[in-house]
Parts: sequence; C-alpha cells; structure tokens
Amino acid sequence: MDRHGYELPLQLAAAFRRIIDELHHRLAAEGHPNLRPAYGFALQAVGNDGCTVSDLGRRLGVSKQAATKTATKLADLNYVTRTPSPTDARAVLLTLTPHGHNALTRSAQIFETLHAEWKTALGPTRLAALEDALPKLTPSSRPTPLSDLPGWFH
Amino acid sequence: MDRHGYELPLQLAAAFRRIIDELHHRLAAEGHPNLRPAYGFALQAVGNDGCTVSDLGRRLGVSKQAATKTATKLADLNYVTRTPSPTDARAVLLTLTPHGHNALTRSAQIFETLHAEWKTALGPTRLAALEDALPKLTPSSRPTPLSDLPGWFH
DNA sequence: CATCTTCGTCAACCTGGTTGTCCAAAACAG
DNA sequence: CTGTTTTGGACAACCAGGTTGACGAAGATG
Repeated sequence: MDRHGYELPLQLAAAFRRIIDELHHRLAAEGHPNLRPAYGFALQAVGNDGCTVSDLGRRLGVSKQAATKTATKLADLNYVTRTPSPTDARAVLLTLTPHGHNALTRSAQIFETLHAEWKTALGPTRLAALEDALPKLTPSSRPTPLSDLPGWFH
Repeated sequence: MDRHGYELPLQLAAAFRRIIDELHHRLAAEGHPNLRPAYGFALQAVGNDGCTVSDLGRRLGVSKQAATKTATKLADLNYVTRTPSPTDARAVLLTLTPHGHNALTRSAQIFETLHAEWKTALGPTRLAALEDALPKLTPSSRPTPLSDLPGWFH
C-alpha cells in the first residue's frame, strides 16, 4: 500500500523537470529558442525594475563573478542591457530589453496555461490540495531562497 | 484563490531540494560526507548487481565518456571497484564496495524515515493523495528516464 | 577470414560555478 | 578634508561534469 520513501523525491524531480522542459519548449516556439532554464531564473531575478550585477548575484545566491558571467550571457543574447548607474559610478545597471520583457510575459502566460492544464488533469480540488500539501512536506525553516538551483547538484 | 502557475514548479523544486539536502545531511552524519547528490544517483544506477561503464552511461542517460569519469570518481571515493569482466575482455565491471553497499542501505533507511516524517507532517491520507497526484500532473508520455538530472539544467 | 559494432579511454572543448587579486568609487571615520 | 574601510565589477585561474571526436582492442556477424 505505502509507497517507498525514495519515490516521492523522484516524482518531484520528474514533475519539475517536465514542467520546465515544457515551458522552454513553448518559449522556443514563441521566439525564445536560446533561453535556457538557468537564464530564465536569472531573467526573473533581474525583473522589470532591473538591478545591478551584485544584486543579481545576491538574488541568485551566487558570487558576483558568476553574476557577471550570467549578465554577459544575457546581454549577448539581447535579453538585458548593461548601462552605467547614474547614481553610483561603480555600478552597472542591468535592464530588460524588449526581448527580455517579452520573455517574462510569455513565461507568465505559459505558466497560466499550464496551470489551467493541471487543473483539467487533476481537477481543481486535487490541484489545490497538491499546492497546499507541498510547502508542508518539509519543515521549511528558512523562507527557501528559491535560488542556487543550478550548480546545487554538484 | 488560485495560485499562480509559476508557484507549483518552484514548490516542487524546493521540496526536492530540501529532501535531497536532508538525505545527504544525514548520510554525511553516518559516514558518507563525500557522497554528492550526483554520485548518489550514480550509485543507485550501479546497484547491488553492478554494471559496466557503458551500462552506467545508459542508465544515467549520459555518454560513455561521462560515465567513465563518474566511475573513476566513485572508485576514487571507494564506493565501487573496477574489475575486468570475465566474459568480455573489453568491458569493465563496476561493483559496489562494502562502503558502497552501506551507502545504499543507509539511503534506503533514511528515505523510509523521511517517509514516516512526511506521513506525520501531512497525515497518511494527504501524503497518499500527494503521491497519487504527482504522476498525473504531467502527461508523462515516456516512462520518465529518472536520469540526466545533473547537467540537465544547463 | 573480413567486416561491422561495441567497450572503454584519451584529448579537447563548453558551461557555470568557485576562489584570489585588483582598482576605482563610495562610505565612513577622524 | 583626508585616511581607511567597504563595495562594485572585472580579470585570471581553476574545478566539476557534461559534450563530441578519434581510436585501439575485443566481440559479433557475414
């Protein structure tokens, strides 16, 4: 009757993986074929208000150096622009380009579509129960930095 | 009332991450401080029956070359031994050492303990509902290779 | 016996992290 | 106003764990 303890984490990982894969599959079909999952998280971290390189590092939970590399990548792919900060001559402001904004809004739309699909697959009650149960599964303690997902595995 | 679509994947990732972190935290306390999550999956792939390097690559969904590197790492950490196959002079058999067996049995024990803790936290009904709902969330199509989790993000 | 095909390795490369070093700019003493 | 610390960002070097390409030795197959 009972499942084994190792099954649930595998299911969690598989579900997460499939969702993110599906998201990027659809994003690729909507003009964002170069957007890797890792970049997606970074884009979210930059956000509509933009931020500095150090901010990005802090939000992603990685070093400033890693954030610099990521910022360069995002700029190369035309997702953000790097402009000197008007208030701090040391700082570099990362700002979403129209392409970056587009990626964010497309992602949000796709997530809402996916949410509707899950509701159909499970029924609203069971989906809500799932969303309810997940945060209670682990004694969260800290507010879960939602970051450092890449690189954490190693 | 409804949650946003992006929340569920974040919850999935956070739960998975915390579970694996907790597993390795306890494993470290039980004599396996060097066992990284990625190695854990590889150890599971080797299994009690052992396998060849190519088998390992196939089970993990990575190239033979990557499997060679992983096998070397596991051997360096004394989790597996590399012996020539008696039936195929080309092949190298990977076999769990006592230390490797220990890691696997400890992992299984810890997972059962964690499962019991989840049952306490959620109640048996809601845990079962969670385990029921997760596989139905995504239209699995293929049987989910459970592999290539490392490296997939990039 | 000749010819695939497979097993495992070496080498080179890519990505995305990490530390260490450094300079210029800011912030904060005094 | 000046001297010292802190901070922002980049450089370099390194590491882990993937990738592809080439290759020899061994099995499988004609």
